[in-house]
Formats: sequence, structure tokens, C-alpha cells
Amino acid sequence: MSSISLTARQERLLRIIETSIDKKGYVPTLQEMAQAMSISSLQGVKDHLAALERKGYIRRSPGRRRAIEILQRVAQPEGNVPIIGRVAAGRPLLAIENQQGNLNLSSEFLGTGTHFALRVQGDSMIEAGIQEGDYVIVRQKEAADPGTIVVARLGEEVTVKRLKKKGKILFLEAANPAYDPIPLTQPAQSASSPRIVGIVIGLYRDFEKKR
Amino acid sequence: MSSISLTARQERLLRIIETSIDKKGYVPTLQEMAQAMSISSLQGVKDHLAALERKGYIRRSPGRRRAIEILQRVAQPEGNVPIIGRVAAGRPLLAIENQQGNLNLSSEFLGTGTHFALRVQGDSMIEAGIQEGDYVIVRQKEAADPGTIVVARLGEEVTVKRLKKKGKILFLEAANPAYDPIPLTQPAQSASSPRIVGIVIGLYRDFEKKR
DNA sequence: GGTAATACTGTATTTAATTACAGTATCAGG
DNA sequence: CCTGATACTGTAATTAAATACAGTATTACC
Repeated sequence: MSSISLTARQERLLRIIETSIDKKGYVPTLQEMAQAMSISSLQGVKDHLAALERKGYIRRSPGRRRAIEILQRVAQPEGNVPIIGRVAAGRPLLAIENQQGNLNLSSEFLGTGTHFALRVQGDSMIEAGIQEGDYVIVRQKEAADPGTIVVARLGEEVTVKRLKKKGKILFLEAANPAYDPIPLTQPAQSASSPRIVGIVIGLYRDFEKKR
Repeated sequence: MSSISLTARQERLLRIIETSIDKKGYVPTLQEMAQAMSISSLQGVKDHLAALERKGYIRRSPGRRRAIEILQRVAQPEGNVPIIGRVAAGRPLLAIENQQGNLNLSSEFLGTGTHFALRVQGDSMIEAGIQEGDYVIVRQKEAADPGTIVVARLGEEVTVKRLKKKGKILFLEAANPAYDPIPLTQPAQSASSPRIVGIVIGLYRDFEKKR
């Protein structure tokens, strides 16, 4: 899913067009784009549009007004949650590896922050009503309150667990008693020690294609 | 959420504009609208647009090209599922009473047909992993296969049940054994007899605002 | 039964918005 | 160090597309 990279200015223009479409429902004019980019000449905007078209991000119909079709977005549309297959062990931020699809929720369910969806494997959370094959909606966060269901990274593995506090120590506990609780050192001592990736804010279950 | 009704032609034009925005990303021109409506004069289209603006469905910026903003849609956008509070007892079709919000899922999860979301009340399906407060995504359908989780109307009430077949008789069975199964006469004899409204194809749970 | 709203045809006019042309300056890559 | 891509300024020309004007026929409603 990699694509030709854009310059800072080209990306900014694409974002301006995307925002206008999302907010107002129609494509801005060259004049409006120039104003939003703080460019006094229309030729500057035209150059950027030509670059965006050449790189395959947009399609224009020459001569026609406001006829710009977006082929590839740079910004996630509001409420769009990428379904990811594997969470890579990137240090400060989370590197999203293979995107498998999208789940689009109304933004009132999401709130602020970066979100992603993860397919649940195994039955460790069955007692909390989370089944194998369910998609959990995760908000990226490094800290969470005790009692919350979190997504944590243990080495290279990513698991869904409930955060519990016993005395002064935080534990990652499976809802299924067959699994042992994992103590959490906070802040994380080393790169390999257990670390909270985000909190589970939603769940989606597909009754039809339980692949 | 009731609004001023549109004439057949006005509604058709609004749908044409909506489709162009959804498929191409920009508003069609008066010429394109005239062609799509099979009207030879632009004045005909202008009249319809004036009516749509007067009725509050669109907003135009006079003089500016393709500057039509849709304020109220007639067609549901692709993948949009309305969350409804109460299902009214409309005879052939389902009258959606009070819409409380929207849930936007990728269309690959939805498939074809009309869908709506319903908040689950009570614990009758707890053993099937459906909890109180969950939103079930329902595809409108009058028939279902045994084993499927369905939404059925019993008089004025709407419930989530599993469809079971014992011999030749279909039953609506709660996953919670505390509830008794309800026999289903098919096709429904009277207007008040139990009736399948749709099948549950998905589930959404909000962990944050469990109001 | 008059009057307003709907639903158009057809032509002429105007302008919003794109295109075209002529330059300038900077930066990265071979 | 040259060449192509990026990133602009500024003005003039062109045209896609909206307006504007003058009608007609039909249906809806106090």
C-alpha cells in the first residue's frame, strides 16, 4: 500500500482539498486553494495540482471547473479506523504494518486521538464478553486506569487484557482464569518489557463472515 | 427529525447530486443534472434547485460554480446505519421512528439490503455474547435460517432472539434459559402475531459511554 | 375559479474560474 | 555544474457554467 511520496507543500494542498470535500461537500477553486496556501499566483497552485496528478493522488478534467477527483487520500477521513493485522514494535509511536481494511464509525463514538482496530485471537477475554474473531477498537495511549480493558505489547506479541491494581503494582489480567496475570513495570524499563499500547473503547463483531 | 417533503422530481435531482458527490467527489454542473434528469433546458434544473434550497435540503452560493452544499440527504450514504430507538409496527415496510444517531460501517461488512442498528435491552442474549447496551446491526429480512440470531416483533415489542427449529415448527429462543421459547407461525397469521424483522449481522459495543 | 407552486422549453448574457504565457529563485541528483 | 523538479509572482486570455429573461402547460389548493 506504499505510494509515491509528496513534498510538504503538495501534501498540504491535498489536505486542503480533502478538508473542503469533507466539510463543505465540494472541491475548492484555485483561488481558494491559493488563499489557503498563502500563494498569490494561481500558477503556483496549478504546479502543485500537476504534481499531485502526476503522482496519482488526484484526477483532473482539463477545462472543467472544480472537477478534481481524489484517488488517494493522505489524511484519514473522520471516523475512519484502520484494521491492522500486526502491531510492530516501533519505539515511541506505533508503526502500523499491514492494513487489512477499514471500519468507519461515527466520530461521536471515537472521541479524540488516534484509533485502530485489531482482530482478537484466542479466548483470553471470553469472560468479559470479547470473543475470538471480534474486532476491538483501540485508542492509542500509554497509560490507563485500573479496570480498563487494554491492548498491551509483550515482546513481539500484542494481547487484550484487563488492567488491575493490587496494592501498588499494576497487573495485566486475562478475563479467563486459565491465564496468569502479568506484572507491569511503569514506566517501562526496557524496550522489551510489557507496555500498554492503547485502551479498548469499542468492539465490533461480524456474525456473517466469521472467517 | 421530520422534514418538508419533496416531489418525485426534486427527490430524484437530490439523489443525482448525492450520487455524484459520493462516487466522484464533486458536485455535478447544471448541464450534467439536466442530462441526468432528461431536461433540455437549464431553467428546469434551476427551478428544482431553488425548491430544494427553499425546503432546506441544499445551500447554494449564487454565481459560484458547483457550490452546492447538501444539508439533508434523502438517500443513506453507503455504509451508514441509523441507530433507531423504537421500531414501529408498519405493515410491509419498517417505519423508523426516532433516529438517535448513526453508525458508519464499511460496506464490505454490510452487504446488500437495508440495515439499522438497535440498542439491546435486557440480558436475554447474554449467553450468546450479546450484552445489555450493545448495538446490534440488523439487516431487514422477513425470513431467516434456523440458528441465526434475529430481531423479532412481538406485538409492540422488539426483541433479539435465536431462531431454532424443532421438528417442523420454528421457535424464537432466548440464549438465557430463564426465558421460554416462543413458537413462530410462518407466514404470520395476523398483524399482531410474532414476526421476524431482520437478522443480526453485526454487533457494536461501546466501552466508554455505557449510558 | 383564481392563484400559487411545479415542471418544464429555448435563447441570450454574464462571470467565476481555469488556462496560458512569461518570468524568477532554490534545491537535489547524476 | 548542468538539468530537471519544486515553488513560486504577475498579467492576460479564454471558456465552462451559472444567470437572466420570456414564455407554456399542468397540477394543487383555498
